[in-house]
Amino acid sequence: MKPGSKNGNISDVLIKKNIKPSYQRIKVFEYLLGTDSHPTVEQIYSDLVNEIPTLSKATIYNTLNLFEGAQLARVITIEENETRYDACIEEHGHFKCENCGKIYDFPVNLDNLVSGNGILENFKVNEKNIYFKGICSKCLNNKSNKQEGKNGTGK
Amino acid sequence: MKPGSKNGNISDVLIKKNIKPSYQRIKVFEYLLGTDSHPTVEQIYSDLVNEIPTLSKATIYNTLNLFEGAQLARVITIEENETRYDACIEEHGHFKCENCGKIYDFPVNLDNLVSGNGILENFKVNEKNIYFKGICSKCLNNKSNKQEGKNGTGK
DNA sequence: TATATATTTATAAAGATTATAATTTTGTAA
DNA sequence: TTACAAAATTATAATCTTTATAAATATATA
Repeated sequence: MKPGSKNGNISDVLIKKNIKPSYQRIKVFEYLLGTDSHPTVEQIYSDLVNEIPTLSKATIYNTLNLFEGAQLARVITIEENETRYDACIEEHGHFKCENCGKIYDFPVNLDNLVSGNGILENFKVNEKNIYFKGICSKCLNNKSNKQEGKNGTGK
Repeated sequence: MKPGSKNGNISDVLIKKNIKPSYQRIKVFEYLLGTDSHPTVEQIYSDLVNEIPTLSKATIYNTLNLFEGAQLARVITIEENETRYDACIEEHGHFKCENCGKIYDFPVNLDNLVSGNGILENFKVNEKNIYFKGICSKCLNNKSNKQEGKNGTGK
């Protein structure tokens, strides 16, 4: 995959959504597509500012809100005060490890939850979110060690 | 149910969790138990400050964090910047209407999601959350009317 | 009644997001 | 190419939510 064509593809996606493919927007979208870490605004900014020294955090906010409105990205709300973004729109759940802070994706099908569920049957469901918390297998295995990696609560 | 015994019961629940049943704590817990509106900190505060004129918002935060730690209440994270609280611990989903902002509970059983789900099988799941967004039946019926009630986005 | 401890309160501080206005970039037409 | 208009980006200020701190109040115990 050549860099040129890659950018071309990203541009096309943005254009299809009526979003002008500016340099910053392409970089942000590229960043989201290239990670599965569900980054926060802070993480996106601090990584990209190396490449784009003039980058402003307001641009990250503007861009992400734009992408969200165009359904190119979605917000992952797991902890308060920790808005994360995910480029993937397809339905999946998130698991956050309370020890190491990592967020894992897991496959999920929620269709059967809606049909046959009394109250929801007359509702129009636009968005389904599911997230679990607990301890991931990696941290479970290391539980003899006091604290492996930094925890993710930020508190 | 007499008021005296009601407060007595609430006190007992707090005491069982090693939480001293102060006047403010009883009032907050009573408030949570008496509503299904999944209130924000702001809503809890502004309602209770009528009864308790000296009440401080910091007390609400302290108390809710205390309850959360004792598993007497849980945080509902649906929108960013809108932490809501629910006194009910038992497993259920939340549906937020994007038109009127109301949050509905719906029954859900997520056990079958965990077992048989590859990645999760080796994880320790402590907490399961599920929330949907869309339009509730009430707003769907009123959709001819421009905007019934205030919307809940706060933006 | 003293004294120690815990709770509440008021205020300041920190952090995240949005709003505003100036600057820069981009696109278009002469 | 140049001039102009529109859009995007940037820097900064403002707002909002939550937490931290210290003083004041209330509670419990000896």
